[in-house]
Amino acid sequence: MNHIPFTGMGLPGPNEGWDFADSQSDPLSAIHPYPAKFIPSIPRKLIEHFPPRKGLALLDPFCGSGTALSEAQAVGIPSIGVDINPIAVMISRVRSSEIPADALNIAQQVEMAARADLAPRVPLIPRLDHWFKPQVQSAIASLTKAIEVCGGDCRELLRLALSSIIVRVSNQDSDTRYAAVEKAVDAEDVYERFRSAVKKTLRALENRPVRLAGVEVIEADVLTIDRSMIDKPIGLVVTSPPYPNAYEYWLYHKYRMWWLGLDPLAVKEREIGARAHFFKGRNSHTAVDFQRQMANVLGMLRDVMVVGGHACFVVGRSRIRGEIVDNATIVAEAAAAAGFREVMRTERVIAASRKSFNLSHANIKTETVLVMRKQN
DNA sequence: CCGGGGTCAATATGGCTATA
DNA sequence: TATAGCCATATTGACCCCGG
Repeated sequence: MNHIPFTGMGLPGPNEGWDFADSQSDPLSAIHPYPAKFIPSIPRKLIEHFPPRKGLALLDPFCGSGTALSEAQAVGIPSIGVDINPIAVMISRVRSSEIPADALNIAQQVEMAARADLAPRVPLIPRLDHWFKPQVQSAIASLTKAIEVCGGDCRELLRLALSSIIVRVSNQDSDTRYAAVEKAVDAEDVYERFRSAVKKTLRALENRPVRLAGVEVIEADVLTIDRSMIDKPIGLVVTSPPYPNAYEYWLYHKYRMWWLGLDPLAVKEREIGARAHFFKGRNSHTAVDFQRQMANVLGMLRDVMVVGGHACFVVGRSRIRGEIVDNATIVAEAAAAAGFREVMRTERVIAASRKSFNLSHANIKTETVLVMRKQN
């Protein structure tokens, strides 16, 4: 694969300085747990080095919790995010929207209504008793019902606050470890954590930089999305596609979705890279499927982007049945086939900035920042 | 039919690391 | 010292096939 070194135009070359080892947590990203978040510094630096021309928008076709969208918003660039996961869409929308009027009071009323609900209807959710204590189930059910009927425009914010505490009040050990453990939580903890999640979210929203640009978030499958849904010309794409056979976003948010009345199994079916597709068997996915999916995505990006626009990807490697797959090369080749030229490819060290990685088995210590430019 | 053996996918848990 | 994480894989259980 050709590697064209970036030769800059007076700026310090973007080939260097992507590690951000000293990055600290950002309050806006902390409003809801989400796996594999961008460090905000990465989209920030990409926007800085490859700014879209005036009037053009930024697109993140795998927007997740919306980090890239917030960075665009903060510097006045309108943006569009797409994600198949309704939890991702909820987070992206709440973090980029106006603060709903009277949210704290409404949250208080919701809590009171929930406490007064003496016969909450607990929905039918698989393995519910295994993962939630009965009194916790009742409290969550009461809160969801009270949120459903609350007035004002803060329903999404309250749903986000409730969603953010689900794993903490469940028996699940941690967000990524699916083991049931004794955690000593009761209904009171549910209400307390809900209350503080609302406050934390409002505080984070209040402390945002002055908002200069609109953010539109679309819940859709990028593989089948109607091009006309992307209703602004796109001058810059900043995204991190899901890695095949790596993390499962649907699984991470499974009980959040059940509780909010959403369907995690439908999300699983369509999620790119979900490990369920990679089990051994006749229909199991391989790296070839990921190639096909990326070719599809790059075709869509070509259609919505302007000539000269940059498409930036942060991608790592993954392991499929023992084989290490270099996803960056797959994305770069798909982009080249769709009419993009490689402008930059550089490795960034992830060990220092991510506390989570356990890829020692594969000796994976870096991920790739890849920038492609749309040709005419 | 029915039950043993095989296949496959869903689920749960062990193990490890770096960070707070 | 406890916590939490773009994991790997053991365990479990649903399902199928086939011979009796």
